[in-house]
Amino acid sequence: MSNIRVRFAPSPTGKVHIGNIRAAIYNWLYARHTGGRFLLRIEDTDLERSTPEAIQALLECMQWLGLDYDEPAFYQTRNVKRHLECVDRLLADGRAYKMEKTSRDGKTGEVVMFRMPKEGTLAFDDLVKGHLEKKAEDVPDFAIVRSDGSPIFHLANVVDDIDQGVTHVIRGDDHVENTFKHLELFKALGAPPPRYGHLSMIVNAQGKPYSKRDGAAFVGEFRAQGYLPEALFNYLLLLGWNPGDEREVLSRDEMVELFDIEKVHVTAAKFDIKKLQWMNGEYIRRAPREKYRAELLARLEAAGLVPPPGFNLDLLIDQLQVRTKFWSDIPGNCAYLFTDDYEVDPKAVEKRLRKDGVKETLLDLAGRFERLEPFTAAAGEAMVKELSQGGGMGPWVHPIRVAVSGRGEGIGLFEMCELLGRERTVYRLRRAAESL
RNA sequence: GGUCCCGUCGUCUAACGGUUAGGACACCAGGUUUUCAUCCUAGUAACAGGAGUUCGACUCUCCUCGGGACUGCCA
Repeated sequence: MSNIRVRFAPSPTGKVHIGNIRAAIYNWLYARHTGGRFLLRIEDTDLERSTPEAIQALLECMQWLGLDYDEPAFYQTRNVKRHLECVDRLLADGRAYKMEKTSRDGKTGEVVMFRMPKEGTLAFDDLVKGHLEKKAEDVPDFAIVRSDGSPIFHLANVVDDIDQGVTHVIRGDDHVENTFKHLELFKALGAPPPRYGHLSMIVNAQGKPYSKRDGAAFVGEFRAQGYLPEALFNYLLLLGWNPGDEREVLSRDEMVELFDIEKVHVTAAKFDIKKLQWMNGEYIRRAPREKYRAELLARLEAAGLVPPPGFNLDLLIDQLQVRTKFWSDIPGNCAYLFTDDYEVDPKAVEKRLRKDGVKETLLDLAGRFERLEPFTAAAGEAMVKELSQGGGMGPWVHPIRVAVSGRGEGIGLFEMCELLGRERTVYRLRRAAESL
């Protein structure tokens, strides 16, 4: 147990951006690695966007990724009184002053400004970027209270960090420059400053900040598309950090054990959806059978598909798990097993069925399947092997596949027939033959 | 414009100042397979450029070029 305290301080705007959640992941990992505490602060001062629904969405997002926090959530709006008390103190100490000012949108009023040093250097050692310094003259005074009396981000953020006892601030790169201001605020308020670590941004193929225009940018979208939280977590972690050896797929325990904020990269990382997809597949393939089974059943049920009594679920799992890229692919990839109302790929029909002799082949096969004993994958394969006489099973296998499943690819053909059952297999072979 | 930060395969990255510059994704070729996947094997592909320091530079220094962040009564 250490006395390290880190925090994730999002503004609940309804959707959680991947760049933002990566900051949460790094904070969480840092806390877990050091035996410190991971805190949540909801910066809900934007009253228009900070709805209860938005906060709920944020919490669900964190729960989905397994980002548990150690103290009740801290709401920024509940600390406004403290913010303003601190302003009074700064005013009394001469570190702040009131001033008439015109804002960008043309409003004029009296704001409270914080007084920055006018000479010397401002410096700090960033946990990821190293030593940073600036001439004091390059950092001007800045507003801390609006003309309507409400506290501004810089002030609220610092006061809340003091009140929450935050020792390490791990946040986005866009706050680097603010840090020189924040450090002065800590000093002026007589509080020990935290250490800071700034994370580079996640960028798109053009090197610009990754946004919704570049594809899925919010955690909820990845969830909806069937990504596993573990895969997204793992991928985001690797975007700017590595364990120091060649491992890439890491368990949560390994991540906690190996994570080191000082080894996080300074450079911006491009988001590579292909690698995330690969990683998602890895996680699905490595998933325990029971987990896969549960997800399979849930997905089928949600799609209105029900395995009949006696259905060999284990055989299906054997066949399907290794072919599943996304949870959401499951229903589409096996609907034909449970309903006669499934999608048919016209290209596959054209390629495999609309050929001379296929109709006769299918009718012949229907008869053979009708008599096949036992009706198993192994027996079916033996039967077709005999028909092909060592010349390749293609001419039989391809038409059967399209006839019984409506598609050109999928799980092993004979397993497919076994799962379908004799009745359905024979029926579909005949139905396909008649349609030709 | 100003201040600050950054620069290894297409992408994420590894490399005590001494390596044939390694791995992963993607791509490509082959093998396995009835298809699609999986799996196995092989391959293409990078130190932004230029000076300097050094016996020796991806690694240290400087310059150039390129990219980014910030420059609000947003956060």
